Amino acid sequence: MSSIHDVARYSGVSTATVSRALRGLPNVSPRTRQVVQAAAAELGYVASPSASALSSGRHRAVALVVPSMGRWFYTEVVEGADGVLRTEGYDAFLINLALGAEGRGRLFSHSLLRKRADAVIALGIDFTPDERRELRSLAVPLTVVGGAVPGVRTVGVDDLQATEAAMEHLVGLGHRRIAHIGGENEHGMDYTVAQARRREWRTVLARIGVTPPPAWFGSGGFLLPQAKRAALEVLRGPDRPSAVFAGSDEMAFGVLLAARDLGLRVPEDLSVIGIDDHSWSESFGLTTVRQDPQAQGGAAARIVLDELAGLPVHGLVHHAASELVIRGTTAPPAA
Amino acid sequence: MSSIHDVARYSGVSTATVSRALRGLPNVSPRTRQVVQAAAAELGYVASPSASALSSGRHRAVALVVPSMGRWFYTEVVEGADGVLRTEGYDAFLINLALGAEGRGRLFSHSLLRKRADAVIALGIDFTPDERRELRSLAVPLTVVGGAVPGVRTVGVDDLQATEAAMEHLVGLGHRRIAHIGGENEHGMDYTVAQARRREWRTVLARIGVTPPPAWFGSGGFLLPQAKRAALEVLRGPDRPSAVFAGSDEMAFGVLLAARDLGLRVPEDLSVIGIDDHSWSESFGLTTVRQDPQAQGGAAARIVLDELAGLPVHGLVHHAASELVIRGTTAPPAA
DNA sequence: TTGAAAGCGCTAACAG
DNA sequence: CTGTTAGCGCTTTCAA
Repeated sequence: MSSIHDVARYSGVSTATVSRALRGLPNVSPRTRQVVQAAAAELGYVASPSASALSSGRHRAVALVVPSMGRWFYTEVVEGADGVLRTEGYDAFLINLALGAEGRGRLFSHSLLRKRADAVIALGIDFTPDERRELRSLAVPLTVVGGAVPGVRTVGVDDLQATEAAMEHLVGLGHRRIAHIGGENEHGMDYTVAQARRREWRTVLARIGVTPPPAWFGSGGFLLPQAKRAALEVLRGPDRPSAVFAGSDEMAFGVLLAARDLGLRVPEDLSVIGIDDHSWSESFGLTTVRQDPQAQGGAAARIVLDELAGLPVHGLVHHAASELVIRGTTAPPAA
Repeated sequence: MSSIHDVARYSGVSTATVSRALRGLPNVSPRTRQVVQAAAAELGYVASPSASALSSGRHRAVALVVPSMGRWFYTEVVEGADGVLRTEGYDAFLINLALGAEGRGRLFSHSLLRKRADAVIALGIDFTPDERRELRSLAVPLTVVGGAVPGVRTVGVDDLQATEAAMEHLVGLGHRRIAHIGGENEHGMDYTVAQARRREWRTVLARIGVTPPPAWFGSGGFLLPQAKRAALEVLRGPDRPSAVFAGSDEMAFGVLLAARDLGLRVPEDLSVIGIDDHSWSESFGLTTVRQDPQAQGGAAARIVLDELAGLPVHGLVHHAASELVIRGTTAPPAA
């Protein structure tokens, strides 16, 4: 494992020049740069990140903070962020909050965030005021994906708009009895997303003069099994809705399975719509509002990278696109 | 951001003593240790990983190499590995091969593996001989999860046994016309897993005197959409099987959706079994062979940690448990 | 355009 | 049990 000294010796220049040449800094003659690059390649030299970090204060690494790995949205965002980071020569650290190991409280004092990462990308997390203050004190660029957090840079779909698109589709088909399976008070989850979708569901319903009874809301916790259970209850209730708006595709799958178990035909007896356009949604034939979490992760990465480069970053809230995708789980209500 | 010097000054000892005290090394008086710990806590001191790495050669970080983030198995393994790593004070680096950014070829010369990680945990990857050689040359502990790779330490279920459990269940119910939806030649996938399951499917069938026609095999690539497509073909074929053995639960879901689309009742018209016990399988009512990838990830982490600690690690192949879970998608064939 | 030299913050002998 | 002394491998002024 050769060091910068080997390269310097091999190419007959100083270590300082090697450093400059390899990092593409100016004030290096083309000829010298070439010689140095050749030497580095020859010796298989790769700069030690630890040494660079120690002397420069830059780690070329960003921390990805995720509430858990089990949800499609998160893994997609991670993949998207990781992609552009790697392209820019940055490494991605994983910080998974799902594990009890490191309590959420101590997260922000963790060495990683303090001394191993130049920036942080946090997914769908609703920080407490304390945590936010701590983050700011780190003076580290931070961007949150999926879920607006006041005062923090954010990338994500406009939840109101996405929900409205879904609801309007249902309403446009003639539905009025629309239930909602949503997330709620998940620990580590950004429940503002769930809240926004739920609120907008009510709003659209109110617009057509409908006040949903409590039985039309089920807490699915953004997980399929839980959503299925909730849907089972909603659909077995006395006042069965003609359609269900699920807060995510994963929860919509749960609704679909619940309907199947109850012998309800979709979309004849029940319409179902979700939000996401999960990679399995097409196979399920699910009507949904598409978003692109991978692009969102990439956008977040680009933002923190820009900040690190000292480039000006425009707004605080970056809205990602969303788009209605009509498939087979929605239709006009039966008579 | 205080340094070791601040702590030393604050507690009236040398930096060497601070280092020893905080790392729990012997030869520090209890009293001194306490003073130092108090000082560190007071100052919010956390050792700089870069500096420690530079002087000790240890990074306290391990690289997690995954073919992609979109598959349940991988994310579970990552979560399991990350959990024990974090508990032991190690950080996890993510190296996602799904992204074109860094071609697979150059992966192993990447700085991460060379100069940022003390060990590598690779998921379901079938290394080429070249890659294996390179890895060994790094002199870094390596463990592969899910898919035996000759000459490399491995954690995973016994694919033959798991497949046999699934097939014997079907055969025990009276099925003889059993199709298989499996993975095949996925780039970056460990196709030895797919091959083992496919081979064993044939073996069990041969045992009961059945030679499956080519139309009874469909390539599902370990992905739901692809598996559904393959299943559609298999089930529409002239010689429709009475049961399908899917190489993973995700593929089994695809088979279930295909059956739904074709109007086939499960399990009356078609039995379906998978391997995994995916977190959604219970909701689908899927009969399957359970494995615990999170535990496997944890086991792999513990192994590399032991190796790093210089502890002896027993065998090369560590078989994880698997267990038949009977639910609602399997039944005796109709007449 | 290039080099010399002084660290970055920690660990690891080696003394004491 | 504790302190001193060298570095680890880079980056970065400051000179030349």
